[in-house]
Amino acid sequence: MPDSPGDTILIPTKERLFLSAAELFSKNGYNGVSVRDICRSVGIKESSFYNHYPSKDALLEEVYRRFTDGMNSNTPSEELVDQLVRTTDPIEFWLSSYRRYYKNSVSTLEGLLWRIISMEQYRDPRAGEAILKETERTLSLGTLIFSKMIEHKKIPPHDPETLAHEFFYAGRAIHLEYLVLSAYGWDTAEVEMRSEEHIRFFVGKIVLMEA
Amino acid sequence: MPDSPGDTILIPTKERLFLSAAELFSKNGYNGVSVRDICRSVGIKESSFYNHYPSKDALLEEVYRRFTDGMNSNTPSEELVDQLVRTTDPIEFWLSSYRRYYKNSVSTLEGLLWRIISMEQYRDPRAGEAILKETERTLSLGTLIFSKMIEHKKIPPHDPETLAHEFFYAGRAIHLEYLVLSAYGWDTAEVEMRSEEHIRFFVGKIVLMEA
DNA sequence: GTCTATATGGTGATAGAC
DNA sequence: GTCTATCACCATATAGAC
Repeated sequence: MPDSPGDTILIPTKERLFLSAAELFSKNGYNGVSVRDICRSVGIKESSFYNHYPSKDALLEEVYRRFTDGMNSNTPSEELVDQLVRTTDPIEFWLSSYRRYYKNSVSTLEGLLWRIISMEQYRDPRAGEAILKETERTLSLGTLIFSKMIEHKKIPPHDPETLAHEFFYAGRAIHLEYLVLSAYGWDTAEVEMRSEEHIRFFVGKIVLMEA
Repeated sequence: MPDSPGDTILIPTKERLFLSAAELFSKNGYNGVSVRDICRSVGIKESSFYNHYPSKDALLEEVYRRFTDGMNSNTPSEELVDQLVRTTDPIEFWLSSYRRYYKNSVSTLEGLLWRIISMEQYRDPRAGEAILKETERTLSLGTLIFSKMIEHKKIPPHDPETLAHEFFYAGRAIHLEYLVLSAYGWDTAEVEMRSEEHIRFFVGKIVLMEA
């Protein structure tokens, strides 16, 4: 009964190698992890590794690929954005988005991938490109959201792209600080507060602002 | 005449080792550079390295130390801030500060150190701490500057700490993007424009608004 | 402070038996 | 797909002559 529900799901060795590699890379950086380390944590010999991946670099390639794929598939449709914006208060909208984002960034595979890529972005152009692409994706999505907020008269009219830049670049920097703090189990309460203050200040000011 | 001006200045081997190490670390990361690499670029044998530093890690320690020392000594006095704020238009003040900052970040030793620490911040708590300390220093300085601007009626009254957070976190994220682009010689014109737009929008639209 | 020589162990990767 | 065995090289670091 290979497809019966309830069967033990065996994670294939290749996937376990990738997940262990991502975990280790995110803690020690790509160059701080050996193929030995990865195989030891999975429980196979190093020679077996090469039955699944042609090289250590192929793991990093897959980090970049999965990160980019994940980001693209996480982008909500214009219809969904429209509906969310129509039915939610702008401050509540951003507060709940950011809370979800913060939680995901330390509990999901994508959070791991983000941290790996952050570390490698200065020395590996593939990582640099992935980060830049993701930034543009975020800013585009933000531009769309602010457009919709203006369209539905949730906020007064302003250039939505400028609003997105202001809002997301600050949000990015605060989130990066959060990631460093969480990496060492340090207290994140203050930086989480700063993130919420950022939302309240920015959206609050915009709403008050005359065009 | 050992102290005569015009004498050829010999840079001591220890300093040449440190400068080469910083250069290489900033390109390939600490774990991507060997003591061999550093010694080759300086022109000595690896064994001689240990006459100057007890270990490879000691180089990284010095990166952190010089970074922290440099940041502390770069902090302007309250008097200087007061004078600059009194004699300069707020937008011009920030535009010229940022232009200098961007230029320094790709042409000075401190720029190198910043990039090294950025890379190591997720895996080495000493780097994480250095980054966090530097962020707090920047935000404190920003708070002081906005206080002075309010005091001298250059901008309307607002909570200066909130202004500093909003302004500097966004500035930080834009600058990080600039660093990635410059790392690979990619075009930085657009991100430089974004930095200036950030200043103009923030100071022009948000700060100059009535409280 | 430099060098040659060496210690000791880690590195990514391959050959070939089962 | 797994294993044992092995390769050629690289890593940090030390000993001791000059």
